[in-house]
Amino acid sequence: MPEPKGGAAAKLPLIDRDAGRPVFDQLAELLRQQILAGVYRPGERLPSESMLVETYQVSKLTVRRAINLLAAQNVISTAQGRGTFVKEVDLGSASFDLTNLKELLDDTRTMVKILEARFLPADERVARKLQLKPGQRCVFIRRLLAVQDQPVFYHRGYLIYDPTRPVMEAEMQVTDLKGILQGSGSTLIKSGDLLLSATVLNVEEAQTLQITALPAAGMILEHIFYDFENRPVSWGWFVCSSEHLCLHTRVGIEKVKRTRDERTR
Amino acid sequence: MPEPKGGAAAKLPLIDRDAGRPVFDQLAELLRQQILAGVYRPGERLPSESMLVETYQVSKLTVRRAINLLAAQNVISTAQGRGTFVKEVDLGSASFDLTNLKELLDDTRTMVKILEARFLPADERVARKLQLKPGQRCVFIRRLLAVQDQPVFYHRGYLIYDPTRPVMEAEMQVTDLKGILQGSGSTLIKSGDLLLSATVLNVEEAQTLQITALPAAGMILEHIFYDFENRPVSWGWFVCSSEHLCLHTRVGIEKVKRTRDERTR
DNA sequence: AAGTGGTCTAGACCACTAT
DNA sequence: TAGTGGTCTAGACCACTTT
Repeated sequence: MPEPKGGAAAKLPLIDRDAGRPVFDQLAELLRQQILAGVYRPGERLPSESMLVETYQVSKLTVRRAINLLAAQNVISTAQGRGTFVKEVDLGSASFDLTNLKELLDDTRTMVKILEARFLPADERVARKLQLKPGQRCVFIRRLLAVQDQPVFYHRGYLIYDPTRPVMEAEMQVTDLKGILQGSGSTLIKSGDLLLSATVLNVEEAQTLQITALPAAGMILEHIFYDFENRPVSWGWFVCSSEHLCLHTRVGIEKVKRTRDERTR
Repeated sequence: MPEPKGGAAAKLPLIDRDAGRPVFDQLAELLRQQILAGVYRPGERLPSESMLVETYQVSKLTVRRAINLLAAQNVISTAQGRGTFVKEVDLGSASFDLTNLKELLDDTRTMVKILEARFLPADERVARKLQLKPGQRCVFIRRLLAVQDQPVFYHRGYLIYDPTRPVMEAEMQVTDLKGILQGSGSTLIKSGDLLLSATVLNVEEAQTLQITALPAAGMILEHIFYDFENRPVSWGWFVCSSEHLCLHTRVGIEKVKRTRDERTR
């Protein structure tokens, strides 16, 4: 019985078991299309899992994977005992990522120029951030990221410098901006705290970024990385003009969505 | 044979089948703890799925759910035919959400004050954004979000006003800021585009937000919402001082993580 | 060829919600 | 009580990578 059993019209697009694509993925896409087309409206209930099992002739687990996929993408939500519902669009569920920044660093034309690198006794602020004693030696680095000689990001950072700690190797990697951003960070880093905020560029920043129209707004991305003993390894921040870092995202139902959640089951 | 079969020491914490918590969730947590403790280091391979099945005496699917859970949280990554690996911390995978903003609106002390609301012929810019003809009538609203009389967010927005379109009901909801942010947005909205950027507050913004130290930096959250015909319904933006919106996030391995991916299978 | 992750099934059982 | 989502199993098969 190759035909779907579901009542009403049977003109629904169906699952192609021979397509390279997993069945749960196809099913999720079919459901998304229907939501997108307004077949199921925000707030409305989707067919129950057992209905979908019958309609598309797949196992319950496969249906659940499809549903969980859409739930993870914030398209639907489930409620035990009640059903599965199409979510209403909400601004609060939005999340922004740093793809802009990543693309910039993936760009082969992007150059990292070291403006300054030297040892420095930690001042009160640095000592606090890196959990050092004031006056203790650390490394200070200033760098500029430029695309075709156009400065885009100005980065300043402090690294711990402690011969008794096994971060010597890590330092070189932490020092490598591309490494940090592209995922080949140090294996000695356990986690990192990031802070994104707005600022008015100061004179040094504006000059370094070659911005003349003042006052100018900028974005700051501050970061602290920690090792496996939860000790800070580095503290630093990126600054750029507001034109160069503008986070974009979309809420609600999208056509295609290829996130890491795709593989989610 | 209630004991784990795995070789070496058997002092591992085990799965409690009678705990209220799902087994896959417990297993994910056990693995995360071990990664956190440095048992498996970034870049290293985790035990294979079949090993985990033996060690913890659970089914393969349960192991996979645990692994997929951690993969969705960017803690590990899988490679078919090769194995499962602990991810290195990378800044590029960070994503920021608007929890600050949500909390602000959830706060019962937060008041929304309408400063102005009137019909307006669309100027060139508004017409473009809302896909109207220049001069066409739309609604303009200025609002202020304040916590205990302290202004925090200044919002300006334009709404389409077309009696032939069924957004009359929606307008009232779109008008309701809390609705938009908390998820009870209009059922007529299909999606929304969001843009987050930095700016230097202009005089009007600074005055409205009662900021006297100038120039002051601010964050702008711009939004356009679309209906199911992909037509823009509203366009607007939130402005706040940089102190009131500072996005924070964490990369790498965390202690606990309760995201929507929790229910992911 | 052996080991790895990836997909799918059929069926069991549970917890919750409506009625 | 009936229907819903949520968890788990045991086993089959596949695709990919390594040796």
